[in-house]
Amino acid sequence: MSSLDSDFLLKNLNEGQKEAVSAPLSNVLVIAGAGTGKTRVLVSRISWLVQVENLKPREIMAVTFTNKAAKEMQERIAMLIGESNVRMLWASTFHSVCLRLLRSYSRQAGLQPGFGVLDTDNQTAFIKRIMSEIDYIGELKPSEVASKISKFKERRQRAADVAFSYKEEDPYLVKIYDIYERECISQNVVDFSELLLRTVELLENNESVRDLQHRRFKEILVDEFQDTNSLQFDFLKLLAGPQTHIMAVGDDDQSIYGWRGADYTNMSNFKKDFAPVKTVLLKDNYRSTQNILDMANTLIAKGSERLLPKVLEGNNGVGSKVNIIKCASEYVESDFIVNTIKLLHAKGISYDDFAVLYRTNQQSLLLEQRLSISGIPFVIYGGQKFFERAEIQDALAYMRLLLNPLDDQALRRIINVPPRRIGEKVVTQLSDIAYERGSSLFETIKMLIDYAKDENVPKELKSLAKKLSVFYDLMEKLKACRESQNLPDLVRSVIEITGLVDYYKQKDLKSNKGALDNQKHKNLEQLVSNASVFNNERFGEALENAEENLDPLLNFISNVTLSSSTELNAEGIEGEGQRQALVNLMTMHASKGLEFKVVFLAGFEKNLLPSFRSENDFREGQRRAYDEERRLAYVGITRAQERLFISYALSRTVYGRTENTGASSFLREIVAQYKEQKPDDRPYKISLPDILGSLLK
DNA sequence: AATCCCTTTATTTTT
DNA sequence: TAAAGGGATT
Repeated sequence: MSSLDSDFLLKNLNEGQKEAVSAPLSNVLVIAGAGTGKTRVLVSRISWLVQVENLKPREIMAVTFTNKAAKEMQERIAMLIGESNVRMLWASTFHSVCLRLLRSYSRQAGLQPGFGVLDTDNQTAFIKRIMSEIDYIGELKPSEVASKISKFKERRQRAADVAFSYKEEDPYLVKIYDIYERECISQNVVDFSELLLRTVELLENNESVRDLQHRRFKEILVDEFQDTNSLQFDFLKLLAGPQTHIMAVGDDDQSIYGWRGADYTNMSNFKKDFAPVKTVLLKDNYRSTQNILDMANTLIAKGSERLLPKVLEGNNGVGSKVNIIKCASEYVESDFIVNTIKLLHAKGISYDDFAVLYRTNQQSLLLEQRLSISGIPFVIYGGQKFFERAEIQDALAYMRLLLNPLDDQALRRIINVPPRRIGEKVVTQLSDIAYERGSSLFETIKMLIDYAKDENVPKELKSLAKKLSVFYDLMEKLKACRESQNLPDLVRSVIEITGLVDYYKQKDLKSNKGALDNQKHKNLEQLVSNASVFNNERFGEALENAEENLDPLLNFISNVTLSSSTELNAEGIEGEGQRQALVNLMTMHASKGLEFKVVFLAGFEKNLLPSFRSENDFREGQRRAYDEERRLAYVGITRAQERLFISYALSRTVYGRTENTGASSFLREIVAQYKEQKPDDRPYKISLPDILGSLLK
């Protein structure tokens, strides 16, 4: 049986892929170039571990960076080892893994059960409040403070550590961090970085928890390893026991999130810290034509600091030449793109097969307009996320408060939404009392109401308590619902009993004057459907005393907070009907991991790609930012399967100012590289947009 | 509580 | 340019 399985699993894999999939149990680093079948290797490897190496699915952990990737992996593995097996396997993001560990060992980790998770918006709002409370007058914006705090946490520095070591001009930063840290603990909430840091500390300080994981997880697979930060790297080091092996899969050439803390040198660190490591290189590309790959290879070859220079080799023939289009302005460029889509669509290419990729979101505006005028259906990825909408956040805040009465942040958000005459003054009074007593806002409300029952209480307090009791009674009602209702009903109760739906219906009526699109109250309804679709099927065998199994609401909220991303965005709104074919618009960042038959790279020009900000970045003597822009361009190019159009404009209006631009230095480099060759031997053709018709023949 | 008007500011954003 | 946030006004 075993040999049959192994034949089956290795069938249709190339040598490198086979080597990775069937590698003996050990630490393995797979350097997988763009389009070389990375996911396929991961999925086959997991099946191999189960079917050939006879590991139990519960002994395997597969870590990805996005929920989408985790979901895709689960689905593909299910096809190989069956649905019931996949359920025992942990395949999820770093953050979800940490959340599950923390939920199971919340006490040991210094948290109370039911602790909440702050997403970036909530975190920023939190910090903003702290900054205004201490009358901060410095130059930092709340979001900047938030990212600095994240940076500290990534370096495993607590506020107390920073206080000693950190000597920046802004002495308030440490103070804000300190207050933030303490308030997070008293409100029983953690932010995204905290999920990681606390788990690392838990594993480090708690031998029995650590040993338990060491014995459990035999094989850990990590996707997109070039995107790990140092905290995630530490986490892996702690999670892996003496008997555990790690397979890290990544591509240093596609590292484009350095600015967010990702450190692709973790790939070489991995070789050192997890030695001995078997290294496998995948460079057979199954996605693009050779012309496209030649362009990509030429571009990336000039990058400095590559860990392992590699040349992608194609399997799809030479293909059409890459078209480089020189446009007079961004208007000409967008017309060119629209016209070309029209033309190719008329030749039978589905709208789905087109992608327009750009460096900045701003660039999508003009494209949107032109596509709309031409009646070409399109979808923009990465707009406002479903779960980030204000009305959704309001509904979620009610649920967060229900789960965690200590969450002052949630309470502040919704105590007067919809308006119930609890204005700023009342909240200030309330929070002053809460502060004196050192208790949470919600506790304080309860206390005040009880206290005000006494006849001899001053009038002022009585009226305060009366106002607050409206809110308190509401929460009590919701509490009762939580006990008697299932999840979707509860969510419905939350949006209806609180008056949120009616409130937003009114708003919609006012602002849209009867128009049907973008109705906020509909989004709230959507949240109810989301809750019913969320059928409590968590993948991966649960840990003992895992609350997530007992409390669907907690489960739902956690899940939602850790997946406030695009896939739910698109799925959430469309609903049932069959999906219309749409042209895809997105940033090059958002395109990583995707592929399209026809790709347009718009604005491949000076100041835009590489971004003007990266030009002067010489930190640590390296051109870090500049190199990353090069990799970003490489990611863009390698998205294309059959046809690639790279366009640039000679002038572009940015921030209301029309600037002369021109071809990107990356484009000049590539062209210079092929100068000596005959035009026919070059992988590209340079042309103007107006002679397009002849190009496409 | 909603509206208006002014100022500010402007890459990328997996969780 | 244009969008978003803050502050003052109704």
